[in-house]
Amino acid sequence: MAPKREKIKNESDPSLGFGLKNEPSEPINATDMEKTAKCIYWFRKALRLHDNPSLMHAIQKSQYIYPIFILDPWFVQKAKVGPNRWRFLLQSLNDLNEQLIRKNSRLILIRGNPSAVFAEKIKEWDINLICFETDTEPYAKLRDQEITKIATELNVKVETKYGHTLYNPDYVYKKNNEKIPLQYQSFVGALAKIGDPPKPIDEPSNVFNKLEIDYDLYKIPDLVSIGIDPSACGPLLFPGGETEALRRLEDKFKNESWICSFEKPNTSPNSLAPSTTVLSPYLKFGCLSARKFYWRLKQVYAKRKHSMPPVSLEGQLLFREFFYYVGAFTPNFNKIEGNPVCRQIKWDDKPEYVKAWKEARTGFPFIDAIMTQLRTEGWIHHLARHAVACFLTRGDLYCSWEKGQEVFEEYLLDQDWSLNAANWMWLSASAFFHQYFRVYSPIGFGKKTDENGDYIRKYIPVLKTFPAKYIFEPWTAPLEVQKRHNCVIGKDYPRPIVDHNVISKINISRMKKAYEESKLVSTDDGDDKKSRPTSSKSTKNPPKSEKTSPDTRPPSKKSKN
DNA sequence: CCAGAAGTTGCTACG
DNA sequence: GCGTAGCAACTTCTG
Repeated sequence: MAPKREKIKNESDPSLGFGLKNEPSEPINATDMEKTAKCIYWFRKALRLHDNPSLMHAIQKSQYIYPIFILDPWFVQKAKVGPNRWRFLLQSLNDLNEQLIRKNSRLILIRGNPSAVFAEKIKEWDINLICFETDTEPYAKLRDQEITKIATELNVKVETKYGHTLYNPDYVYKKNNEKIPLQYQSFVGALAKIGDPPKPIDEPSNVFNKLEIDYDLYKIPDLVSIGIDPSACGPLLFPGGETEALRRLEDKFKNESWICSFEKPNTSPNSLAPSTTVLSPYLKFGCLSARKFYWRLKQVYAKRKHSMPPVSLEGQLLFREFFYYVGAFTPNFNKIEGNPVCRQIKWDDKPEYVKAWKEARTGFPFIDAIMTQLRTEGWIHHLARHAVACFLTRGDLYCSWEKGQEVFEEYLLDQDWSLNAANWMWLSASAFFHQYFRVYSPIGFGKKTDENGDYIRKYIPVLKTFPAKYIFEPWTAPLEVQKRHNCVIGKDYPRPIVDHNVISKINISRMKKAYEESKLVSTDDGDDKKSRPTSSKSTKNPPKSEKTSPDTRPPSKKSKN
């Protein structure tokens, strides 16, 4: 059963192809490819068969393919991954295994440190080729360098393809004269000059040659065996896996007028059912190819009038692209210190604030409802992320965005290194966005799309019967109303942690000061003009105004809406 | 180099 | 109910 040759379809513009400049760049040409290799194909992201260039490459070069996924015990113990995302990952792996079984293959799940795994398996399986998809995240780059070194020492080739984003970031970097725009529009403009991203390729049509291995040794674990209590998971709203990803994609595309009229700012952060696609977790793990989504959109756009970036669905994919791009070329992108695009702001260190925010005890029902949905379900609307991120940082609590980033990292199904960091910098007005005086109201913002507070009722049951008039600011309800609805503020539900109307004004002036100070540092710096908002040195000279501790006491009853 | 425009989606008061 | 001005005024990018 010799596998049939694969041919890459739709590779219209070779210059846009999947090849990287540091690897064999000849276009894939199946006719003169000798399929002699014994290859480990290493799944990390891209947990899919469709539009998987690096997997396709492996297939074209190899006689035998060992499709592996490595579960690093260190990662299992140390990583900030909540139960819901573990469940999503394991489901995705199980689905991937099902897809491979269709191809006469199976997923080989190995528990161990990647270096040790490769050192062992290269010899055990007599491997002479390793293929995987490139990854732009710093920890992944280091890991992959190490594996490449080990492989090279053992005379094993390593061949990779990009595949996680629409465009190859290295290619865009070169075409854009190594410039890294910090505004969405200029990035989109740069892409427009480059042209369309590659079209997706089909899943492999052949079946894999049978391996002589004992699959019982390489089973996908369940939650319990990696130390996760399944009862800690929330309701299963978004099952993991490629099958579900493609089903969900097509389900959304059934309503073409919805697809074409999509405008992100007009979707609701607090509807009871998601008002957006919720394809983000599938994009994050690569269960869904971004190019597949993109070209599916283009197909529908071609037929009718449609919304445009930045608000359209295409615009959302381009934001993902933008943040991946900046993240790939910016040192310390997920940190304040040493991050050249991040404004150096001295946030307050108030662990009790961060804790209250994380545990949905801020006393603002809209904020607490969002944080509850986040913790229990693993997904919240983008604008809901705006509201709680602004609240934690520049709007109300003036805590570091790094703390919020950690919490999102733990809870979000779609937690994505570049996107999480970029969005936190955006919302805290540390990068990309600078109009710090535009502050979301933790009371008013949610009212616009949920007048009755049904979202709050769902996620904060203690307020279930509270009158709509008071539900966004229950501390303003007369005591007898609170009693009648069995929710006395300060007893059954917390008092608000700050007086938003007071603190938000104080924080705007603190932000103004922080901006002025970071401006000073960068002009000091002489020729360091490239790294705009300051260097990390600014931590050295804390301004004396630093500890002006603003009044953060809870408001009295007269706070208005 | 400089001026002006634009920037994914704020809030409140007011007509 | 909706559009708009005022709020105080930021940075990046373009021409």
